[in-house]
Amino acid sequence: MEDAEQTIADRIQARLETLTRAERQLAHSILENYPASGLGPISALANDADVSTPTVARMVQKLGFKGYPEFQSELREELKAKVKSPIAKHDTWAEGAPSGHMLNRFTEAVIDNIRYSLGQIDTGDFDAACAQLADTTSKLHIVGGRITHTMAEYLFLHMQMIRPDVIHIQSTSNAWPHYLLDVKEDDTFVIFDVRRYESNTLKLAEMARGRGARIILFTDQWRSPIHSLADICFSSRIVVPSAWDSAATTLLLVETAIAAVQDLMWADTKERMQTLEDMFDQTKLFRKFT
Amino acid sequence: MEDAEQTIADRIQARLETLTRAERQLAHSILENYPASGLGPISALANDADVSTPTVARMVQKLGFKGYPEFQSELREELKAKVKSPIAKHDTWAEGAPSGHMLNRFTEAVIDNIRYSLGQIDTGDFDAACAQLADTTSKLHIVGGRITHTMAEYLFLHMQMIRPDVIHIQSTSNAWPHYLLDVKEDDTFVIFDVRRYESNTLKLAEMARGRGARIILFTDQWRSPIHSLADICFSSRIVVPSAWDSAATTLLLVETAIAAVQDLMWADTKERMQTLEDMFDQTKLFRKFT
DNA sequence: ACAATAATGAAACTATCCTTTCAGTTTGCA
DNA sequence: TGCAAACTGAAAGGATAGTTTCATTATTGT
Repeated sequence: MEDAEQTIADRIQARLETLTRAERQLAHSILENYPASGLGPISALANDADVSTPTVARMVQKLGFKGYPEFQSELREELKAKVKSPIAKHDTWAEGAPSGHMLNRFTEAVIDNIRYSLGQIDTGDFDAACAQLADTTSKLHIVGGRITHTMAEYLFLHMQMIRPDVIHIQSTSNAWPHYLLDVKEDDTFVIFDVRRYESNTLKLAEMARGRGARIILFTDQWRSPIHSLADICFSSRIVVPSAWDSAATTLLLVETAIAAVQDLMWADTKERMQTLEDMFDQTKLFRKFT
Repeated sequence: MEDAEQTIADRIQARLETLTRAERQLAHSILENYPASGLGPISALANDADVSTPTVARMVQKLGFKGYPEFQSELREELKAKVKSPIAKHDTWAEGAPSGHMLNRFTEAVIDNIRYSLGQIDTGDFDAACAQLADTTSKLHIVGGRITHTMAEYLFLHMQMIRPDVIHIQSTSNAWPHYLLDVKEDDTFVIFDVRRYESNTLKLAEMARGRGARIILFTDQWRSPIHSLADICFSSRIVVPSAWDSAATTLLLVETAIAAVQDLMWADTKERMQTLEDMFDQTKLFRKFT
């Protein structure tokens, strides 16, 4: 290796800006399974990245190699060196940052939270919750707290695409009675309540319960007092090296639920999505490509 | 990979006794720089071991591979699997659920996204972005799109607690000019824009840039067109087994940034937090305990 | 010590891979 | 809007790598 301390991955990273679309696509594919992907035949790599082989050949030349074989050769050298070095420590997430860097500490904590929380989860509950979310015979109300209303809204935005009769109850508690007026027996409430449990939210839960609604609760490891009112309760560990809590695990659960519900309802949703697309087209909200 | 958990190295070790002289020589050479040596051309390997290429070809077949290419292919698979850090290589996250359950598939994908995105990140950029977010000599504007405005708001809610002069620009584009009126040179914009890139958001970025603002962009792996206007750009991988994209990695970055900024400003923030607590007490928004 | 068997590598052959050219397409700019 | 430059992939060519054959050498048993 002529270049002192720079890995090929670094070189690719560095030149990412100067690359063309297909090349960038390829670059990502290389970095995806680095370095294994780069050690196979050029055509396999091209295939994985959905580009043509000439693109690969050109890019490696752009990166300063004489040809693909030379590129591979240096990759192998790099691999040799890496394996030899005392610890091939991949226990750090943001490579190039000390393991004490906030990025690594925080990510570590979040992964830990995810592992722990997922380990705790009752899959039966989860499936039941998804089924309930997919039940269009009754309305679906979604509500969050001071911070968690962002999660609530995230769920709302997606549910709204998937099914009809989804209501997002905004956090201004003055308006709650109006919302509750229309609640029927067996309506579903999804409630987010994590620590600094809000008395307002508890009130709402009680009222909803009083009107016969079923409650799905997303809370933290200590569980909001609402859990005694809830039919199904998901608790996520939320502690991270920060003055605040992490919503990452909660979001993961929410997104997973969205995916699961979407799977359950694909037949009904498909058409709904198409209609949505058409409307987007008409409003020209999005750019056509990339 | 037919054999469940056995690495190729193991297979070679196991059959070491049954090999002939030249083959044993070769085997040692392979294990010497495993797996790099086996990933090069057959002739290079033969040379290193001081045997002939047919010897290599024969031994590989003896080991049960159809030919040298197949041998290499499996070596690469092995490498791929190895690189995935032990932490992340969790077969099932939600124990008690089949690995094909949405919970496991989704989580797997998210962890993968996190690993990949974090691996991409330039720590220097990250630190610079945090420093900029902590810079109270200028205003901080936060803006998101149709879905991402939830992320924007999440960031806003926390930043608002940490520092003064934080503005959340709501997505209704009619009001943008009003917001932009007050933008000064060197104000900071945090913009969220993931695929289905919105033309509105691009417009806003252009206008902000035109007024001399610095832009920090959170986008996806394909990068919003805004990236060419941005000073700092964070791209997260967002693909999951769902009809929609995952914001989990983006949220992780946002939360980490919040924690880092909070660290940078602890002295100033402390007091601010206390004031906030006092006000919460007065409004009795929260329940006193758990 | 001799013959039979196995092992090994040189060389030829075949298959695959890498590169380059070229034409169609997109993109950027005036 | 039209033109020029750049990007991209299909296809062909040239190069390299992998396999097989076969003659030579080492090994083992008698």
